[in-house]
Amino acid sequence: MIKKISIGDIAAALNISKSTISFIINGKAKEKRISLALTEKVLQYIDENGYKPSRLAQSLSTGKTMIIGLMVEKISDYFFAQMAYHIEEIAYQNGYKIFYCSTDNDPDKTRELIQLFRDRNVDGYIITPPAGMEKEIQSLIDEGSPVVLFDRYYPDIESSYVILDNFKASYNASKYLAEHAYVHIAFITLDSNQSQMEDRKQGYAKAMIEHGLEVIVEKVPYGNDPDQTVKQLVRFLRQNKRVDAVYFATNYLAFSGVKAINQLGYKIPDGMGIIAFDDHQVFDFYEPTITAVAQPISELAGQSIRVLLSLLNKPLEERAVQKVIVPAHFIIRDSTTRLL
Amino acid sequence: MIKKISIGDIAAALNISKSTISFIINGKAKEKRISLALTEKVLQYIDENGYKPSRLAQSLSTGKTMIIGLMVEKISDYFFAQMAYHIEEIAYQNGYKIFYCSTDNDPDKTRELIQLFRDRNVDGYIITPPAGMEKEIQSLIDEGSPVVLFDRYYPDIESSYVILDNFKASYNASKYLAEHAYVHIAFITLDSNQSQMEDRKQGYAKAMIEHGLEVIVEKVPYGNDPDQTVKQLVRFLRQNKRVDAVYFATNYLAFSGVKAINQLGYKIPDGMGIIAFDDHQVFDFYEPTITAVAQPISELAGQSIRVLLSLLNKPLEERAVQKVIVPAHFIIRDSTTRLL
DNA sequence: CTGAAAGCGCTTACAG
DNA sequence: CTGAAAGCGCTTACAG
Repeated sequence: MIKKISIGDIAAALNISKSTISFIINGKAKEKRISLALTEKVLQYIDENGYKPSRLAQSLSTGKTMIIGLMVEKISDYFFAQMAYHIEEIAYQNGYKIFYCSTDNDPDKTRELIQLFRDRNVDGYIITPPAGMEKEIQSLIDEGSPVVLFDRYYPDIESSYVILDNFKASYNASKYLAEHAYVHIAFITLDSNQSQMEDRKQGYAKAMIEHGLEVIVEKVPYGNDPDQTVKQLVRFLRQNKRVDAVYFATNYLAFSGVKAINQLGYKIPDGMGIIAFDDHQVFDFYEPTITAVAQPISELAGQSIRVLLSLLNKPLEERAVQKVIVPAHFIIRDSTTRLL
Repeated sequence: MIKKISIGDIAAALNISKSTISFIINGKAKEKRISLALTEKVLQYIDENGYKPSRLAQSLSTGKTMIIGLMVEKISDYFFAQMAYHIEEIAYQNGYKIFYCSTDNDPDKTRELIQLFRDRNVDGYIITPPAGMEKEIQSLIDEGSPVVLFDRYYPDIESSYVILDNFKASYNASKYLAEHAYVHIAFITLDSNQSQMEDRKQGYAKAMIEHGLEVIVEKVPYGNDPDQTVKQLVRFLRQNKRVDAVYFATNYLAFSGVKAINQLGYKIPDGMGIIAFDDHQVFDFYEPTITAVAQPISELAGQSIRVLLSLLNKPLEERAVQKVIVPAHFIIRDSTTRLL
């Protein structure tokens, strides 16, 4: 067990004060007009003895931890994992470390996690909030913590956020189906009133109405077992035989949906057109490949962390709310080309 | 900005000493023989004023952060994400918080991350180490930090670890192919000498030799672009037309492999048998479903954190190295039933 | 140019 | 039964 060396040890060894060392470590040697000779000497000592200042003590003293709390819905989702990856990279470049966790869209768990981050004194938050966390988010903001909402937001709260243009992306995807010979287009979504899901539905509905097509929406319970979802969708498609295209609001709904379609023996894309929201590597792997709405992850991530950093760098009174809406990419593959 | 209340504020308000409050908070009221009346009064005050002790100050004082550093290869992989989930749960129950990060199997990144965790004073480590990190792991152990290696280990280091019985699992899977009418069985693996990959190869080789079959191994560079992998495997299968079954050492190799097989027009399972190591939801989604070796994630996770907790709870001199080897599950699906 | 001292918010051995 | 005091390892206003 190697005893870690502290600033006091250096002070004793070099026979100078802790203040001087602290200034040198923090690059304030010039500002404090410390002689070059002393500066060099201290730096060399530090280097030779492998001194690392204690973060803990620094944080206690400065009130800053240089830690950002990142709360996503599910860190194992490709989308969120990539987000975390990109956010982390930029955070590091700015001297911040990221702590991440998954809310699983569970309000209780989220509350606990927020408390946990608070306890750990994170300097700022990037959060994909479950529905109904308005109060907690508001109180975070009220405490003076910089907060950036991500992927979804609360219309009733004045907070910064970075989201995808879900409405437009969804509208475009739905329109594409309508313009490619599909005439009974169903929208399969989650039973959730989160903003991003609502926007996707509205986009779909608008496209249907514009093309004089029927609006057919089927809702699957959130957190459903995939097998249950397959069953529900088989039932749905059996009861709605006229449906000739299905647009899924999430990628995992599409997984279950494709299974259901296969069970019923419909052929993609001819018997049934398919689009999924939120691209996934498997869509390119499956046969036929599946058309999808892709989220520009690195841009979403970059915007989120940059907004947070700008809040972090400003005193409370200068912080302005920033709202960023990023457009999606539409990737056309084989699941939407109907042979006429 | 709400000013947080400190133990000193309570002491002043209640006109008692900080020590007394500290003892009460830490459940040592009885032990320190503090009157029930005072205890109640303090607890009530804390409750009413929402006091939370500063973790930072506690850590600085005790030298413990109650944080476990979890370093996995890639947190977005289903396997590692699930691991993290289970580990976190048990850690929480024991008062520990988890910080996780991904090594991406990159030695330089791993070195940085270890340094980061050290800087943040984590109390213990669970690590899936990239190849060649022996020195860093050893120095962690030498410093007196509890360390549990996971998923793979270093034969030359005396450290605790929890791993899958890769050899046996791989042997069984290979044997299954050999016993189900496949006669030219190729093993597709990564160009990596990590222990788990090595064990999988040895298990395969043993089964082949026992059945008098040819050992055919193809290595794909680690971190290869999937499209590149597909090309390599198409080339490999073209040059090895006799191959009638392929056993993939990881699930993502199987993704590329199936694409290659499809491109060549072979039919699974009749023209080509398939097994993948490390189960994936997609294997059950694909048609035909794909036989796989599944890792019992919750058991692996449970063992890892339990071993770490037992180290954490013991003084340095009482810590014994613990080595745990967990058996795999073999899931037979449709990709391995050859019609004769 | 450099240092002594107070303070961040806890814990804990010691004293009574 | 309870408190005064030192200490964890830093930072920073103040003094000279």
